[in-house]
Amino acid sequence: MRDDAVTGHETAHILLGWYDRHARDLPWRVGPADRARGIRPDPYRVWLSEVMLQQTTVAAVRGYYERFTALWPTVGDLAAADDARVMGEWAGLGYYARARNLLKCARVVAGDLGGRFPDTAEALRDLPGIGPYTAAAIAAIAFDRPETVVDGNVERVMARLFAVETPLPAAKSALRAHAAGLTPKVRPGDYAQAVMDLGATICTPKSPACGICPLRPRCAARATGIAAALPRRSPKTPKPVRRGVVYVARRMDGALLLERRPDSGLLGGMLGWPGSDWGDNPADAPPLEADWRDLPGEVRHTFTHFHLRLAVRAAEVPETSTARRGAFLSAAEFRPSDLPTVMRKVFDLWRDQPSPWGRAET
DNA sequence: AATACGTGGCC
DNA sequence: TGGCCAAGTAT
Repeated sequence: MRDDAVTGHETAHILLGWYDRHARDLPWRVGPADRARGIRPDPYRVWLSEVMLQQTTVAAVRGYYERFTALWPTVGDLAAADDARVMGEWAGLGYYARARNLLKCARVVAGDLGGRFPDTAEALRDLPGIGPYTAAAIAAIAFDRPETVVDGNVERVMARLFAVETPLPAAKSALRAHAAGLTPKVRPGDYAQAVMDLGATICTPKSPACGICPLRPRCAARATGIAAALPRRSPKTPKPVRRGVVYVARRMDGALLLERRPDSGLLGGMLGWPGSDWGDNPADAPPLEADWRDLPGEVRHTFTHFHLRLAVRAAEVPETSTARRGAFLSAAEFRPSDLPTVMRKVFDLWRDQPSPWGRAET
C-alpha cells in the first residue's frame, strides 16, 4: 500500500514536470506558469470547453470555442441567448444534446445560482450535461479539487502503464482505480490536463511515441512490448444501412422549406429538410404537393450507429405555397451553416444542381 | 448494462 | 474506401 502511494506520487510528479515543459497552448487553458502566479481559469470557460471536448477533438473544438466566447462572454449572456441561435452556432460539432443541455445548464446557473458554477464535483454533477468526467474536470481545473478525471486518454494511459489486458468497457472500474491511485493532492487541474495531454500527444491510440514518453521507465506495457495493443476493446456491433428521402422546396422568392426537428432523438432541436423516416424502405412523404424531381446522386452519411443514404427530391413552388410541415425561411433568415452536417450535405448536393430557373445564380 | 447519440481525421 | 477513434452523457 505504502509503496503504491509513493510510486503514484512520483508518477504524478513526473507528469507535472513534463507538463510544465510541454503544456500545449490552448485557448481555454491557463498554463502552468500563469497558474503558479495565482491566475485562475474562468469556470464558465472551463465548463464550455469541457462540454465541447466531450468525444470531440481539440482541432474541431477550437473555432467553436472562439465563436461561442465572442458571442456569449459570460454564462449570463449564454443563458439569455435564443435557442435557435445557439443550436445554429453548434451546428457541425455533433452530439446536439450537448447544446440543448448547455442552454439548460446555463439557465440554471444564471437563474438559480447567481451566475456562479458550483465548486464541487458532486454539485456540478447535478447540472444538465455534466457527467462524472466533466464534473471532475471542472472541479479540478477551475476549483483546485483533487478529483480523479477519467476520460478516454486516461483510460488508455492507465491500461498501458499497468498493462491491463481486460477489454473495455469491462476494464473501466479497474482503470479508474489505477487513475485514482495516481491523482495528487497538489495541482490537480494541471495534473488532469497533463495526463490528457500525454494521451493526446504521446500515448496515442495507434502508434504511441514511447521513445519520448516521460513515463517509459515505469510503463508495464512498454516493458513487454504490448503498448500499442492496449487498451483492448470488445468487438463492436456492425452498423446497419438505413435509407430515407428528403425534400428541398424552393419558393419563387428564394425561400426554402425547413423544419425544426423534435427536441429529443437524432439531431434533436436542429434545423433540417423535411422528409421520410429513416429505415429499410422509407415511404414517400412530401411536405407539400409539387412537381418533385429526383436529384441525381445521393447523400451518404455515417452516424455513430448506422450508415444513412438519402435520396434528395427538389421542387420549385409558387410564392403562395403553404406546407404541411416546416416553414419557409427567406435567404436572409437561412444560414447553411446552421444545418447539421448531414443536412448541409443535402443542401450542397441541391445547390450544385444545374437548374432551368437559374438557381445557381441566387 | 447496453444503447442512442455526430462528426472529421487518420491510415 | 471504410473502420477506428476522440477531453462522455442520458436513459
